[in-house]
Amino acid sequence: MPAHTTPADAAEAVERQLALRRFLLPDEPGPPPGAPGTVTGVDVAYAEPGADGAPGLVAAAAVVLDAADLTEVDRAVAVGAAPFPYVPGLLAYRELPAVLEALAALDVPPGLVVCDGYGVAHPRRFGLTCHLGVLTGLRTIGVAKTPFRMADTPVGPPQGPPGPERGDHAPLYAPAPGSPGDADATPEVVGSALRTRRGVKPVYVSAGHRVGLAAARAHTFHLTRGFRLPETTRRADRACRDALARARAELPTPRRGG
DNA sequence: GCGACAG
DNA sequence: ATCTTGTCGC
Repeated sequence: MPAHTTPADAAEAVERQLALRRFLLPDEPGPPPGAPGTVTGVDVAYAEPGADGAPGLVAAAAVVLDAADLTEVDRAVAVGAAPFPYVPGLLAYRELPAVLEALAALDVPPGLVVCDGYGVAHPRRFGLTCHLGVLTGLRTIGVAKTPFRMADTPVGPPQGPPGPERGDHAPLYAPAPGSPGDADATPEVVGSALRTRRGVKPVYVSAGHRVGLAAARAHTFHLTRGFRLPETTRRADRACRDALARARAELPTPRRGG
């Protein structure tokens, strides 16, 4: 049984985010990048509802790597009907049920969880990365592939993109909470645009549960050796796509009249 | 009122 | 996210 249920609508989903975020824990010293332990990537793949009546599906994967050498230690997947529509800012309700199921099926402790999406760089400072952390108690960081309107809008000092070299990064600002439209409010840094490969588009890193921005960035840097995205994310992405493909193969097109 | 908007 | 052809580079 899931420790939570799906909200009836967007308004209820937002209320729940505001209630849950009180439990978000701040940065704490954890194993540094590469230290003995595990690091887990989670990701989700979708199948649109078929015009023939096939249900919308969501497939999640959790892939555990040895934090020291990034070799795979364990993995699990979960497939189910999409429980919530895609609404920017409310992704957690669409993706987390399946992710929680996959994480629960692992045989080893996940360690640090690397999410595909945002953490505190979110309209209400509670992206799916924070949500997952609060629900599970695990340390989480968010690494997104594209900018989020609320996250990268330079509200304060003009802010350009990060430098061209691997490791270069630039702050992601968000309006200070509680003062919408207040030009005097000091924008706060909610994440980093991090260049993980020379001359390649940056990724967007933000803190989740029990991990600060600096540590989130350090871990992301460590996990991106030869590619733009963390090895955890790449593995999880492949795994959930495969799981989705297998699920579709077993659920043929429904036949009329039976 | 319209646009923008993680995955 | 997913749908898709061709193309550039190691």
